[in-house]
Amino acid sequence: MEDVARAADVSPATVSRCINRPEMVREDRRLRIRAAIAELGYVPHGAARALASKRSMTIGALFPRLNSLLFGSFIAPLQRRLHAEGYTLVVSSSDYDPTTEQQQISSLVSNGIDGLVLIGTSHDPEVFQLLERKAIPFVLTWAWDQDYPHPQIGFCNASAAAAVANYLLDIGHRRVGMISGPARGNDRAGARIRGARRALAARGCELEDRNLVESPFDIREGSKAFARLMRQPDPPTAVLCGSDVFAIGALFEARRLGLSVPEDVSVTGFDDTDLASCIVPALTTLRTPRSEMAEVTAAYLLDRLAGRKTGAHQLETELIVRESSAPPGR
Amino acid sequence: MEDVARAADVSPATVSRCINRPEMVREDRRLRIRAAIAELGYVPHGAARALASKRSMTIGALFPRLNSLLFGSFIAPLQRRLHAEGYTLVVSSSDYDPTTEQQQISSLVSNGIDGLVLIGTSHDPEVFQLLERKAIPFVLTWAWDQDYPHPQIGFCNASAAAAVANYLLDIGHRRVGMISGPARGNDRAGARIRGARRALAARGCELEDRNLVESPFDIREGSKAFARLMRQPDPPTAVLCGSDVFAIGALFEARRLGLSVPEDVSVTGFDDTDLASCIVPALTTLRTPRSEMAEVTAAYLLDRLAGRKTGAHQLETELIVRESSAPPGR
DNA sequence: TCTGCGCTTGAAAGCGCTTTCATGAAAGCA
DNA sequence: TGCTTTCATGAAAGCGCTTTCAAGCGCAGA
Repeated sequence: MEDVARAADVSPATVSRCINRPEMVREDRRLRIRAAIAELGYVPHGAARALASKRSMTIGALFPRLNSLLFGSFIAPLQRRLHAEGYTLVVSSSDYDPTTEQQQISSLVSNGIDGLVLIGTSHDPEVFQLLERKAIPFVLTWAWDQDYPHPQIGFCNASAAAAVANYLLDIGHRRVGMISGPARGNDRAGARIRGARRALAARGCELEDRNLVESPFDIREGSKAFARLMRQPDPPTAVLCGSDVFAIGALFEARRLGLSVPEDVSVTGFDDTDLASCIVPALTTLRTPRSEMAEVTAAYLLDRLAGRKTGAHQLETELIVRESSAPPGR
Repeated sequence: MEDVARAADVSPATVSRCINRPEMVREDRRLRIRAAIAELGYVPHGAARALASKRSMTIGALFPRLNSLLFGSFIAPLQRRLHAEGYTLVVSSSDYDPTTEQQQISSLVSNGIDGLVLIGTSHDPEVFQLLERKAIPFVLTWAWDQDYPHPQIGFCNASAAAAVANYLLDIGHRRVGMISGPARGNDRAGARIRGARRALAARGCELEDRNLVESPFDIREGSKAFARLMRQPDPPTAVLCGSDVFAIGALFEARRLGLSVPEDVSVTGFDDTDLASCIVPALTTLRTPRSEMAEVTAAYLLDRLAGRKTGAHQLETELIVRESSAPPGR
C-alpha cells in the first residue's frame, strides 16, 4: 500500500479510502490510485484489513456434510448473493459430530467470520454463548420451530413429512414404511419421523417399528433399508423416504429385486434434489426451498451486518408428484 | 489475550508461546494458562495472528464447480488431512469462467491463503505471476502433462480416456460415440477427447464428428446428448462418456427410449463417482484417484510450507468394468 | 474583504497478536 | 566459589491496514 501511495503521490490513508469508500476521494486522485494499483498488481492484505476495521467480510457456513447432493443447491446461491455484497463464504462440515461442530465453529470464529449459517436447531449451548459473546450474527436454517429462541430461516420438517404421509394416505395406502436418517443428533430427521408418524396415526395407520428404518444418509444405505422393508412378510405398499438419497437407493434396489415402481410399491423422496426429476421413474418428492432459503438467509445476515432490523422466516415446502407413486394394489 | 495473561499471571508473550509452541513454556505456567483460556473462553484473533506471524494457516482450493458429485470425494480427504496439520481449507468456485477464476484467486490471496490448489492446467498467466510474486505455493491437480512448467499432481486424462476406448475396441465395438464436457476452456475434457480419438484412430475407427457431443456437465445434458446420438440412422454401439454425470443421464435416457444397456448399447462413465456403482445397471467407468490425489496434494503443500523439498506426482487411473458394457450386437 | 462551511487530505494512533532481544534465574563446570 | 551456559520469561517493536482528528483549501454569503 505504501508503494501504491508513493506511485500515486498520495498518502496511504487516501489509498485506503479509495479502496473502501471511493466516493470520498476526488476523481483525479482516484484514477491515479487505481492506475497505480493495477500497475503494481497490489492486493490488499486481508488480515491487516480485518484487524484494523474489525470486519473480515467473511461469512461462515457449517454443514453436517458437504459431499451430498443436497447442500450444493443451497451453497451456490448463498455464495453468489454474499459475494455480490463483497462477502466471502467459508464453508466447512461437522460430519454430524457435536464435538467437531464446536471445534469448527471455534475455528471459524477464530478465523474472523462476521456472520454464521448453521443447519438445524440442535447445537451445543456453548456455541450460542460464544456467538453472542463475540456478537456474531447467526441464523439457523433448514428447520422451523415455533418456540425456538434463536433466529431461524427454514421450513417445518414435521409438517412437510406429514404432507407426504397424507398424500400417500389420500391415494389409498395403509401400510407405509419409512426410511429415515438417524434421528439422534439430527433434529430434521427426528421431526420428519414425528410428522409422518402423527399424520399416519391421525388417520388410523400406525407407523410400526418394523416399518421404520434409520440409516446414515447414503444411496447404498437406502437400498439396504428398502430391501429390509420389502423382505418382510407383509411389506409396506409405499415407502416414505426422509431423503431423496434413500429414495434413489430404493429405486435402484427395487429394480434389482424385480419390483416395479409404482406398480408394486410406491416410493417418495424428500428434498427434490437434481436427481429426483432425472431418474426413471421420476421421483415423487417433497421440494424443500433450498435456493429461496439461501437467498433469505443471505439477506438476513446482510441486514443484520448492516445494522438493519430483520426477523426469522418460515418458508413453504411443496409436494411434487411424479412417477414413483400411485395407488396401491393395482 | 491480555485478560488471559493477567488471569494466569504471566505476560502476553508467554500466552502466545503457550498457544503456538507449548514446549517452550514451563509446565506449571502452561497449565495455568490453559486453565485461564478455558475459563475465559478465549478464542485467538486469527487476523491478528496472521498479520503478526505472516501465516494464515489457511489453504485455498478453487474448483470449476462445487455442486457436482465429483469434487466431494476430493475435498473431504483434503480437508481432513490439512485440518490434522492445523490448516483450514477454503474452497470456492470459478464456474468455469477465467475472469471469475482470477477474481476468486485474487480474493483468496487477499484473504491470506498460505497455499493454493487449482484444478487443471489452463490458467491465466497472471495467476501464476501473482502466486509467484506473493511466494504462495500452489499445485495443479486433476491433470498431468509431461512438459508443463508448473507443479502438478494428477493423472493423464488422455491416456485414461484412451484406456476406455481401447477396452471398448477390445470387446468388439467399432462405432463408438462420445459425450464430452466442453473442450473449450477445460483442459481435462479436451485431453479426454484427444485420448479417445487417438486410441480409436490407432485401430482404424474414426471418432466421427456426428458421434461426438459436447455438453455442459449435467445429468440432463447427458440424457439429451445420448438421445441425439442414438437417434441417428447408424447409431454407435457404445457411448464413451467423459464424465459419470453424462453416463448416468445416458442410462436414464436409455431406459426412457426402451434401449437395454448393455444389450442394445454399451455406456461407459468417467471418474467412478459414488453413483456409478449404485446405479442399475452398474456403470463401467474409469476410476480417477481422487482421494489419493487429495492426500498427495495435501502432503505436497504441507511439505512446501514446511520448507521441505518435494516434487510433482503422476497418479494411476483404473478401468472398472461393471454391467453397463458388453460386446456389441448380441 | 472577511467569516464560515463543506469537502479532501495527511498524520498518527492503534487493531491483537508474534517474535526478537535482553534479562535473570538455574544449572553445570572448574 | 566464581564462571559460563542454558532455559524461560517479559518488554517492546512491529505486521499492513483503517479511522479519527485536525488542518488546508476553495467557495458562498455578508
